[in-house]
Amino acid sequence: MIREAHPALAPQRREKIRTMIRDGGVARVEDLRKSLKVSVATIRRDLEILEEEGKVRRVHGGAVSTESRLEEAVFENKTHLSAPEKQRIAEAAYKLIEPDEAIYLNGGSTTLFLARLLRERSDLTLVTNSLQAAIELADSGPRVILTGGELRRISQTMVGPLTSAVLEQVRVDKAFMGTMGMCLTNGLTTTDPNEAYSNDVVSKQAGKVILLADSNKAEKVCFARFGDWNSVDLLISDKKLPQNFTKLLRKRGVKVLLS
Amino acid sequence: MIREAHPALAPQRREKIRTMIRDGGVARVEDLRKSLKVSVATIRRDLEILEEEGKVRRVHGGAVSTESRLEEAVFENKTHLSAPEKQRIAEAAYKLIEPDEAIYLNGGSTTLFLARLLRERSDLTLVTNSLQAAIELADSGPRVILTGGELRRISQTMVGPLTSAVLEQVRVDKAFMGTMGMCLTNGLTTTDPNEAYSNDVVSKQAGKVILLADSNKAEKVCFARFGDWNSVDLLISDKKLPQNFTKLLRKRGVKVLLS
DNA sequence: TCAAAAACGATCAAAATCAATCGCAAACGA
DNA sequence: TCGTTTGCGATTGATTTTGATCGTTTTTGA
Repeated sequence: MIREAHPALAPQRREKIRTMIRDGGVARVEDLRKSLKVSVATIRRDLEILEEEGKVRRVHGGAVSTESRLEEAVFENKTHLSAPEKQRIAEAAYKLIEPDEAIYLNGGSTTLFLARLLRERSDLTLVTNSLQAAIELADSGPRVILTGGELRRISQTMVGPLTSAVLEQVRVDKAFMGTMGMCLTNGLTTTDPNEAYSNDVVSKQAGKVILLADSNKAEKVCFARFGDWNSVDLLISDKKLPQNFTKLLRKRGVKVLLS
Repeated sequence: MIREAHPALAPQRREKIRTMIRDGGVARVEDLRKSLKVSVATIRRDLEILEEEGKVRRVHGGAVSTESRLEEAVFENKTHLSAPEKQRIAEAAYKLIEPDEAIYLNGGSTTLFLARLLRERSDLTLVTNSLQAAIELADSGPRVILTGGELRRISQTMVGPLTSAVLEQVRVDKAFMGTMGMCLTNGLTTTDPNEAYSNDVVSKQAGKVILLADSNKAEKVCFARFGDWNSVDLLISDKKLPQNFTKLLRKRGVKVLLS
């Protein structure tokens, strides 16, 4: 076996793979093999590692960047996942909205269901960082105020420090927040720190924080933490939520509504 | 069976199908097969997947878009008015954009044409108050930063005092501004004071202000005034612009480019 | 209404890709 | 120096993707 004179160290190689995939949005195993001059087995092993680290997503024939559009938006993908539960959760949330209120919706598929229910409610004021929700209500419905900020493609939301510039100037009666993970010990988490930051700011500006999360989210933990259970006034979930989870939450002073 | 030397990865191919269908509104299986150089079976399988994901709707012979309905409906009327002129103006504007720049686009159909040209330019940073532009670039292209603010339904833009919260924290190299009316004596005007306010703020934050306006806008006056000719560095218009108008503008120090 | 043409879905085989396993060589620590 | 660990390449059988074929369904036009 003839090895390259100065083979790149494994981490270097993996870093190169990562940037190649990020820049191109996609790379095939064969191309990576040729440009890095190693065997396909090595490329595959590297991709496996990178995937575990969440830096790329493997597909048949290569890998795609987790930041590119090719990585199907988690969000769009999951819209259909347990859609009936999400619909019911949204309907339960809708009933809590009183006339002329100002409310906030963050990104996520559950809150999008709620947004759809607001089409006839021209009495409300809606603040949101969700591009999809804004599109949904672009023609009719509540007065819509967008938070602004950097567009995060995967979730189609506006996130980051710039959002707080707008958020600090408004106040909402109720904030309906979707989340990626909710865990009794680790609190509320989502995948992106910027997303978490925006959620955090809202939690502080809202009269009441109402968490919308189907039972799949229970005990899930993601990367970036936001808020905690103390800041949540009410959780709306579905009947599949583990009884124990409900019980412990109530003990901690969080109301729980199962739709 | 002879396979393509470097076939695109499946997600790439599906993404291409998706955008083709979104842009054209519809696509036939046969057309997709020809432009992607795969068999109809593959196209059908892809369409099946895309349909499950809710991105297209299959019909006999091909598929239609589920995503572009709003875009078309709201903007169709205005967009098609002197569309060729607007397209050329946008292309002329595009040529002025240099690598890695930060640019601003306000609402309006001309700027929307420009936004469409930016899909491949991931080097840029785009700041905009146009919901349509954001939708156009929601999947790929520049880094997108939305100004936030109240959504004005008629124009599908974010306007009002809240926009300045974000705008004051960013700075753009070039601001490409559409306008409703431009008049030598009354300056630049638009229909809504809030819209005008946002335009005003941007004009002050931008390195260069480049006005995009087809000749129909000449000597039109609307209700709300913003900026004035002194703040405009360049006007891009079409050849139907009255010669006198051009001449007087140049005399006042505004460069004029007729595409 | 009927028949031809087009499009479709199901099925199968070829090709590409993948995962698992082995052995080799260099690096490492005692 | 010797045994161990680590990273890599090669091989092989399994899996996935793709293209072709064929019978069925839908559309179209007389």
